[in-house]
Amino acid sequence: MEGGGPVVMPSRVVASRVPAVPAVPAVRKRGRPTADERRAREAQILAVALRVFLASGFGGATIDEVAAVAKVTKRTLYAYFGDKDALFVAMIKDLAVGVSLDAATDHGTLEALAANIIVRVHSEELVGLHRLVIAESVRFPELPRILYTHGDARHIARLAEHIRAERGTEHEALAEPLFSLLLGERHRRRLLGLTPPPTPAQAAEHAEWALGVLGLARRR
Amino acid sequence: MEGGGPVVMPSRVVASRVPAVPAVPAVRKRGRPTADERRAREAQILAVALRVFLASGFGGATIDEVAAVAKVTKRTLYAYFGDKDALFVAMIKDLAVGVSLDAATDHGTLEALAANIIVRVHSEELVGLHRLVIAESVRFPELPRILYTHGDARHIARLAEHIRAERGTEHEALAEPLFSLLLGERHRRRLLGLTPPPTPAQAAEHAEWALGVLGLARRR
DNA sequence: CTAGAATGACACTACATCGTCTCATTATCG
DNA sequence: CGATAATGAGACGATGTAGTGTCATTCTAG
Repeated sequence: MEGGGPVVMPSRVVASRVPAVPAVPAVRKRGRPTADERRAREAQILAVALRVFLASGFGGATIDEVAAVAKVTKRTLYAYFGDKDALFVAMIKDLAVGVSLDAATDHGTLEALAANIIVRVHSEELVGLHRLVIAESVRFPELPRILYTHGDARHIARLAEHIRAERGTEHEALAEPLFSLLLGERHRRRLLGLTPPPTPAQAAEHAEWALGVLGLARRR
Repeated sequence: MEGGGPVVMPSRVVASRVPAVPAVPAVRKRGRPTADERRAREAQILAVALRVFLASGFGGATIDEVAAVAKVTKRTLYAYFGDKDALFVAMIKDLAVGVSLDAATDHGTLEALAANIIVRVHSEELVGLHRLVIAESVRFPELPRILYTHGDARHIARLAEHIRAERGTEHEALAEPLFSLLLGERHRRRLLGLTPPPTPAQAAEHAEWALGVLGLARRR
């Protein structure tokens, strides 16, 4: 547990929903920008790139579209990120870090954590990210590890912490199978686009069930 | 070597990253083929397409490479399958059916079946197929359902049959969570290319463990 | 206030690749 | 034994897109 993690600039506005990016000031002015403007523009490009890549995949997405939606010219985009590959990698890394930060903000019982994890891993954002990384794992072999380290691994670690604190050290090893049970077939179907994400109520119910199956139900 | 005639540099050397093309009878003869030859050629194209698509993904794979490796001309390939999309869909469907047939040939105890399933779902072929379908699920929305129906769904159904026959009807509902536990985090990591497939011994051991966790160990 | 950094606008090059077309050739089928 | 279907060979057109060059313009930095 790297307790004091690196200070990450919260420049990225977590695009909770994909539909639109109206939160962008659409400032298309010329001339040399201030340092703040530059950071904002970079974050904006990354957010738009996420949307476009999620919608069309790496191959289907075009730089022109990213530039157009982000309200910058290709010239600027290339000045910031070099090329399409670098933009893609930067976008994935940025998002993975954001996911990691999100995951670090939970508190509560093991039951609540479990339900929370179920909801999170089924979210449009994480599922889409997973699909993208799987699809391009041949071209970008470093991305799967980044995603896993910041995603599943953190979830499992947090489950382990709670199990140890609330159920005893001897059950800590159940964190990983618990995670598998929490996701279950539903998540596999979700990755394939066959099932919608569960409601919070469904997630809570499933979490209770999974904890019961593994002998981790409250009060023992 | 190329002393006399005009040295024509091949505009692009087909980068066959495709591993070991199966002994393809390089019989590249002209003329009208017999019905058997036609069927064989079609199967050959599908087999080659699988390897090429697995190696490069849908976007990365080129028709030229498929045609070259399959030892047919693009002309023939298009005559058989119409276009790249149709070839891709035909290839996936063909493979899914094959997978389904494989899954129908198991017999033995629940323990053996479980271990067998673990090995199978971690195989290069199925993992690659999964990646392809996930990657192109936006472009080809019908493929995920085909894959799931012929893959996971059959595995779960077979587990349910064995549970009912060997453990009693009351435990049949555990087939799905059992499947999730059998795959576990290892399969998620495998999909991301982070872990090699398990050995048969590891699979058997993990199967025993999973059955035990769910109270499905032999002789309850 | 000045220098020059950064950008918009956008034409333009380079290149890959899908899918078609032409022609000669071969073998099957009626 | 023709008529013709099917193929090999490979050029070719059409299309899309990554990435660059150029020039004027705007505005920060110092």
